[in-house]
Amino acid sequence: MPKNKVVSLNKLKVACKNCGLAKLCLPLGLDSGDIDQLDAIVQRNRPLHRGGHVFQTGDKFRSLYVVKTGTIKTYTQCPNGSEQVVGFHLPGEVVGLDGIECDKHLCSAKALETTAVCEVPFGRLEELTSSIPGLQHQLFRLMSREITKETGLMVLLGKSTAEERLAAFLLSLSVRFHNRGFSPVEFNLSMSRQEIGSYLGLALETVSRLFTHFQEESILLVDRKHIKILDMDQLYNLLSNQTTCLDRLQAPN
Amino acid sequence: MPKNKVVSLNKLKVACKNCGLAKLCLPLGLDSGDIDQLDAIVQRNRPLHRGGHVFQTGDKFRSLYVVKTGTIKTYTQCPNGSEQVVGFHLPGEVVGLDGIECDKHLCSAKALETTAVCEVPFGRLEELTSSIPGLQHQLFRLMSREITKETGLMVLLGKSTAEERLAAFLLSLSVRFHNRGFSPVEFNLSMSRQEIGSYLGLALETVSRLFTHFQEESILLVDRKHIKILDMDQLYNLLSNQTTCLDRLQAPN
DNA sequence: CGTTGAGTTGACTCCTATCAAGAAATGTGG
DNA sequence: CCACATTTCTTGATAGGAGTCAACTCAACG
Repeated sequence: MPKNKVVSLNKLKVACKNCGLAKLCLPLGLDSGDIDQLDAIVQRNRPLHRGGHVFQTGDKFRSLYVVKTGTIKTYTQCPNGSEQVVGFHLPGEVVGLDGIECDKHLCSAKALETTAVCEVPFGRLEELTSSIPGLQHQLFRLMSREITKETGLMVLLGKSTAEERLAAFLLSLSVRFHNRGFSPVEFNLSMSRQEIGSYLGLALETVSRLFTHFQEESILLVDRKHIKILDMDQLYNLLSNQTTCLDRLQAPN
Repeated sequence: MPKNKVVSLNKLKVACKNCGLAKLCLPLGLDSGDIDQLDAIVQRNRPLHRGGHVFQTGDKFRSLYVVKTGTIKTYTQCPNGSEQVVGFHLPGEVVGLDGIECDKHLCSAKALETTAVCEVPFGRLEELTSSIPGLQHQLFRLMSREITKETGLMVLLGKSTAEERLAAFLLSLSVRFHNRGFSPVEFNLSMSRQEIGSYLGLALETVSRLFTHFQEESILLVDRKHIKILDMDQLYNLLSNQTTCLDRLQAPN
């Protein structure tokens, strides 16, 4: 039994490495057979280069995608041609949930850098729920989590200043990097000021000004896309009035 | 067979009346047995008065709730004591999806007027997915729809003017009332200017000014909480740059 | 009929978008 | 490898939209 458990855990690790989805099932005590089943339906496509699309608005919905390495941004095209960023997705995070409803994708997803994703055919995933107990519930949880995150962002966009928005954004990235085993205080932004602004409902100039402002206050060290958080406490304090949405934005996938 | 179908449809209508959830399953061609199963788990509580809570932040998550009549607002409490409205829920709409993730509710839900809700114990609903084919998928769709709606609101809050926000809000209400068989051009707001403002990220004074402004432009007729839309086209035109989020906010349930 | 809460309206201020110009980095082709 | 083009970022000046503060009106209710 203990030996079996070890095998199972190793398999889990492998599966987690290949596809963040399996991680969902960790708290369930999946046995190795379950992992194998999950593993069997996951498709490993070759990495996308910067700018490559995972899917585009209007594409038929077939699969969810789990980011393995790199970053995906999701966005919609506005009638006037400009694009609106609706999300940034780091390793371990899932993209494509909005496609389930109408059986087609309602936003586009493109790589911000060289990025590897796992493709999980949704139909097969739905079938697996009958043979893997608890999987269904984990999927519901995953989607509930997505709703929570979006609610948090809504609140942030509705009633926060530019400063609070950028602070929340940086803290969210920090926590998410930390959860994946990267440094929570030092990381590279894979998105432009423009994209950050679009996501946070700010002009790119405002984002730029805030970065320099945070640097002047010794909260950050900014070198173009490289960010080092010098004073995490101050960053948190900026959000003292916004803890509600902060919690929502930060909880692990 | 045709006779059976009639029975089934009647049952469906009854079920729909009792609980909007069954409506989810309409496109699936549920048979009457399925409806009975769904019906059996639904609890009908007595109506809430204005101000009564369906659930509160931190409550253990047990059930989803479907609004039968009336209006529910969901909101979170900010650290400084003020509340932030995160949603208004009309008849047929589902409340409580954000509770699945952590097994407890992350927001509070209270009645804005005398309101009847159906309680659907989530555990039992999850069990039913094994005996009602397609139910699982409908639940995924429901949650996906919720994500889509929130994304739409995010975009609206991120990059729209106060005028556009209120126009989108009114059009969203209009469509949702229409879908439930009410007039799309004349209705009563069950929420205060304050609550509308909180939801849209605006000061209550701004909301008030916009109502008078819309009235001056002969777009609306406003008498306190009673709204009559005089010029639907103009209202749409205000959102010509925001059609993306408009679509997302409007689609049925 | 006074009290209370909601809504309206005005005056003022401030935050952030916009416009504009320049600097830095990145990429390209000769 | 260098000159040029292009994109991204930074910084400044300006203007406008919406928040805030405050006073007033109106409706509801005991």
